[in-house]
Amino acid sequence: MSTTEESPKKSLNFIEQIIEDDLKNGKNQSQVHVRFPPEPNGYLHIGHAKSICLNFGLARDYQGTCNLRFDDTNPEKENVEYVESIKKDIEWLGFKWNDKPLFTSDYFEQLYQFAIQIIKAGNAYVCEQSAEEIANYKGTPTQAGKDSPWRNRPIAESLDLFERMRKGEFAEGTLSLRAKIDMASPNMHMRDPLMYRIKKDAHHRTGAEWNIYPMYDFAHGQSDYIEGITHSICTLEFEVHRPLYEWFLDQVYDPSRLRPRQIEFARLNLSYTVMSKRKLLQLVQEGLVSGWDDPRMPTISGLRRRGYTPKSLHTFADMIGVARRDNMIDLGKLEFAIREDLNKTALRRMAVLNPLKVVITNYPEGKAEMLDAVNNPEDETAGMRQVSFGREIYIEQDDFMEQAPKNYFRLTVGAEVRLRYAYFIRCTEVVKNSDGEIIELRATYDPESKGGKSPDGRKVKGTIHWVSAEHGVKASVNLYDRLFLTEDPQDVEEGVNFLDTINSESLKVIDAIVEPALLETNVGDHFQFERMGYFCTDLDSSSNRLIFNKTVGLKDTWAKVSQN
RNA sequence: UGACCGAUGGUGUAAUGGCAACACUGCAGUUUUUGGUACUGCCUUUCUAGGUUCGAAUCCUGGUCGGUCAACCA
Repeated sequence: MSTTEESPKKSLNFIEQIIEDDLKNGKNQSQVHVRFPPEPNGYLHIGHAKSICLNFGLARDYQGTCNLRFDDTNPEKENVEYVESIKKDIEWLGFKWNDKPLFTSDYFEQLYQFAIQIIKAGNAYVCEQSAEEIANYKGTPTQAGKDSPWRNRPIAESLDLFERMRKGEFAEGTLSLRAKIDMASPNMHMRDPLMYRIKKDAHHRTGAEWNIYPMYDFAHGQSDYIEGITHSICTLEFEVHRPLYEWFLDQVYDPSRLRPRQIEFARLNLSYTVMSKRKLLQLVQEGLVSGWDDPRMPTISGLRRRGYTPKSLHTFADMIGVARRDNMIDLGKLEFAIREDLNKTALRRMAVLNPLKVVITNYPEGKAEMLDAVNNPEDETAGMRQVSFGREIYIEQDDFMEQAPKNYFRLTVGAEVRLRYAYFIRCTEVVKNSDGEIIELRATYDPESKGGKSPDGRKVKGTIHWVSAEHGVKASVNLYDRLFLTEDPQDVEEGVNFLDTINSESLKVIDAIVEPALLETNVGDHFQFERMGYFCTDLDSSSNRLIFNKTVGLKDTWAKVSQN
């Protein structure tokens, strides 16, 4: 027998390598249990999509499970609208979380008991310093901090105060529970970090039940532990938190249980946009965009409304990979991913975005006919449709030039061009208004060229799209461009706000004329408007008023050539 | 000037001590009733200086550059 053919071993990213090592070594009973832990204080963006594809993908590939856990420890900023949008976006991406959605707030009592256990062990204390005092005592990255005067108070006293904090006996900002670690640690996060603070805001799930809320570092790791998470994957900025993650775990760890491990990867940066929730919130609140789902937003809901598909986002996530190096992904990669998907699936339609009327003078007045058109040349099963043709049609303004260079294949005076799926026409006359602007074209057609072929076999290089003036339907089309002018809006000079680099022309609303077949469309449908780009039916579209959003243009070689 | 992390074409990501490769972009061409798609070819790569080794992108040391960390946010 021949040797077994070597299966081309797929290269693993560094997280998959860690997992496969753990599996091989039988660590954590060879289980893979991950989680996606959003804070419900904003809408998910494409950076989250990367993380979602990573975590849920790992669970799928290693027969594990992935929890959805809302990290809801800050009632001031969190709400149910965000919870619902997050669930919707994850489902839309095609992933299923393990069991039901989980919440850190479900563990508040357990977390409180852990805290008591740590106080009793002498490793946490109630501190009476103000926020300002704590900051002053904390030192700087290059300077050690100083111990809080409350650091060595009796355990019983801390226990009593902590209980009374919970009961609501103290005002916000007066007391806090702190881990007793090392005020001189070179790692700022180890300088007696806060575990609990007093907060009287109503929580979106627990209401007024709690007057104290756990801080991220304490809550997150312990929640991982409670849920039996094995690999706790987060972004690079949490790297310096890892020693603290381990320290808290050590306080409560029972060796008979699974022990989670934090692994950090580089977050996604996309050119010409911003990815921080704070900045995205600002765009929404200041009305610079129409909302979280504005098609110019890098949010999952914005991309969905723009016309991106779940598949394209998966493709994109696969393309960009996972590593520990800071990155700036070219927006073009995202656009490639959606074109690749839509090229195979989107029905072709004809739409004229900037209409120019053409009268075909030798076509009988009052006559109309139906012509066959292919719905999708990439997919035979998509079938055919019929389009109405008549004596007066609209073509794209860019498809006519009075003084054309010789490599211009479109319509010009005296030259012949093919109307897609219709006839060859030859321009005979240009009609202008008193300002010298072209307002209409006259042309003749070749009746023998029906369908776009001529019996004499003569070659016509250019093919342009068109819509019958009599049958065409009006539609509103939103043309989108990048939201920011600079590649990295976060990286601006001092004194310049990221909002100063916003692209004032990121949205153009135009009136287009589209073929009647587009009347039968539902919200979210994807089309290729031939030669123009991919478009989708907007949320606000109706049969009375069609609205299409431009997802992305087709690759346009001519645009590049004609630049020079 | 502290600790930690990182550095491979224009952009990303592989190569796990043994021929630096894949995708995107760009350029050139073939096909084409979308100047689309598809296909072909090309351009372009290991931050730096030492060391270990028969052999280094990979291991070690120094340097350089970049990132993160001083919220009662996550």
